[in-house]
Amino acid sequence: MITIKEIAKQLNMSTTTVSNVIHGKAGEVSDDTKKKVEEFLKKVDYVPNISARNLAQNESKIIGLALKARADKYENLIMDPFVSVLIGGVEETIRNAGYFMMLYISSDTDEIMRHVSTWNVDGLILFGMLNDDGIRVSEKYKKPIVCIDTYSLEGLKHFTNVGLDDEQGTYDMIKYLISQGHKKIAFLSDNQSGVDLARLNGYKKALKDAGIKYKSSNFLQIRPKSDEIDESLSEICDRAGEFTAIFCVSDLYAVTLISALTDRGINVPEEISVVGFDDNMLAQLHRPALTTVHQDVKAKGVTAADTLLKQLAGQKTPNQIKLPTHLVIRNTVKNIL
Amino acid sequence: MITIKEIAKQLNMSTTTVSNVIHGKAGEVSDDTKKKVEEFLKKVDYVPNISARNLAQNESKIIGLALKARADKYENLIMDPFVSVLIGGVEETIRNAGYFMMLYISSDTDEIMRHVSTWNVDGLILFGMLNDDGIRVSEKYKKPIVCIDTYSLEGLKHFTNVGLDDEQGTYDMIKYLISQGHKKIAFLSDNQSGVDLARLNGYKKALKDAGIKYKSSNFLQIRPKSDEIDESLSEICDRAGEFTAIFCVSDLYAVTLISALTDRGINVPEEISVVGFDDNMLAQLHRPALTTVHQDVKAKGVTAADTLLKQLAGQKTPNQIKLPTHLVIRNTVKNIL
DNA sequence: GCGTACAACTTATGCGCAAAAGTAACCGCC
DNA sequence: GGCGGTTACTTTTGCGCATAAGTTGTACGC
Repeated sequence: MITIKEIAKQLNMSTTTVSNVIHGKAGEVSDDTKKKVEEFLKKVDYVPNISARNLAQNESKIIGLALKARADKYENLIMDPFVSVLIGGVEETIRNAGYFMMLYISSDTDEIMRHVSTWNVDGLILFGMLNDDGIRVSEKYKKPIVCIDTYSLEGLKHFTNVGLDDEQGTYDMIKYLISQGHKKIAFLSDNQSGVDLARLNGYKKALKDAGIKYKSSNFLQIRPKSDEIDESLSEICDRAGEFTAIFCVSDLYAVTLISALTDRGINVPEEISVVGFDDNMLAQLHRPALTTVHQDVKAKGVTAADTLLKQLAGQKTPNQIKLPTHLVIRNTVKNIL
Repeated sequence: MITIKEIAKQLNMSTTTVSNVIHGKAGEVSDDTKKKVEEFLKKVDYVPNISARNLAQNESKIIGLALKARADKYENLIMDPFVSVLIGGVEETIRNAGYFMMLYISSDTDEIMRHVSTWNVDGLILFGMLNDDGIRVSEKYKKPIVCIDTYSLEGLKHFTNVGLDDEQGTYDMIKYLISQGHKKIAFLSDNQSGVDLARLNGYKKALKDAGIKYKSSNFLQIRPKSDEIDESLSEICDRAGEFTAIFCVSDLYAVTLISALTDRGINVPEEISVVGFDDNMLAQLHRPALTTVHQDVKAKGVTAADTLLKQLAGQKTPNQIKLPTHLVIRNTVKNIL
């Protein structure tokens, strides 16, 4: 690893001159020496030592991507195929801007904070965090934070949120189900907060607009922990007769539900329609192919990264960004008109 | 961000004393001052500046995970659910050992090399690379490298390989198919090198041991690029009548194939049996549930990281590690005896 | 022909940390 | 009672880089 000092010595000039050429400080160095240095740099394949640069400049060029681990059937959020696409989007955007990504998977905000200050991370993207966690982090961390899919008015005071127009996406889907003759539509989720709440609101709004009354018993609760999932799935399947369609908050749940229904001899979509949300690989490859709400996960990652980069550059950004969704009609909804 | 210097000043002692306490250098500092310093450290929530430490010690505590991007139907290797599990395994192992992970997604080995020297990365895990790329990197990079699923005798001279016993896994599956009465078994893959070659060898061996002659026409080539996949899938489906079973080198291919067959009115497993390799989420959730060869992807990541950490600690490690697989019998194979 | 302005440099400093080298006090021991 | 050994420190140095401050030399205006 050749250093600026060594280069300066070999070229018989000062380190400052070399450094100036590297940073393209115009007018501070003659074209002649500039050329000489540039050629030499190329020849020896000079790469700056980032640790030294960080130390001198007090910036790291690192962006942290913190994923909160989640303990459920699939053990960990990272196992969701969704996640790797998002990571890819963030990484690509950040790399093109000359930044580096440090990935951090933990459910411990203190640990994340320690990591972040240790590395003097320039900006943070949080994903899969609860609101409280996000707020807790933002109180200690005085640099830009972008949260993905972390809702709440309280949170928005502390950080930028990048998410979907979940309410509209769900609204569109429920409206579609209604257009196919469905009136008894269940809503399946594992909680009633954050993203899921926004979707629930879209669901309620669509029902209301169609003159259908919302019944809280139509909220189907799935318990995703590995020791409870089969039981909760059974309970849901037992009640299948009450509905003509079930809206699931994710493709994963939709596909899991369809498998459970199929295993019990209940056919989709002949006996009951099931729709998902996400439009991931699962939805495409499943048979019957899943009718679902499409979201562009990569765009989510890219947008989050872009927003953060803008903030790092001192630009103003909206504190809430809602990406659009669209319906993907495939084969799990039956027209019962 | 409080520094050692500031702490020393406030405590009215030298920075070395503080540093010694931080590093637990026994005998170099009295219990009294040790206690005093430790309490103060806790009070002010001291976090070391890693850039400074790196600079002073010439080690970064960073392990790079380089994924080679791949342009096919799913655009990018990162989109495979497989990948995020692997990333999770690596990250967890590395973090527990006090290292940090830097993720790098690129198909440009030069870019990877620049990144790696910039950060003075202590060790490298390569995944999804071709042999030649791995060798190229290892020639420039003089620190430990562990490759995942990168086969070749040539490569093993340069780096450690962590993979599966692909040959045995495939052998077991083909043997199982034969035990179910199958004799006309196709092998579906997109290439004949690396991991796929090892699996092909297992396939050939199992046939041979059962007294079935290998025919090269039984090798079905899938072309995964988005503009060719449908065409190649069509060609394969057209030839479905020639076989009673198809072994696919991945669950993704298996599920994709089953969807294509189903769309053409060919039922699995009634008319043809299809098996995969990986046992990922797709295999579990698909209906009919996929009979496949299970691999522990997380273990792969963990093993790769562990091996690298051992090498960093100066320990010897085998230069090739083959993780076991096992059969998972589900519902895509028909007994035709 | 003197001051000024500017181009093209160099020297010196410090970022935060680790560690080598130095110091001072004290204890025991032949 | 001087000397080696130990304990508990402090001072100093340097990692590689960026930059503030300093130093030439020279062209130009009046």
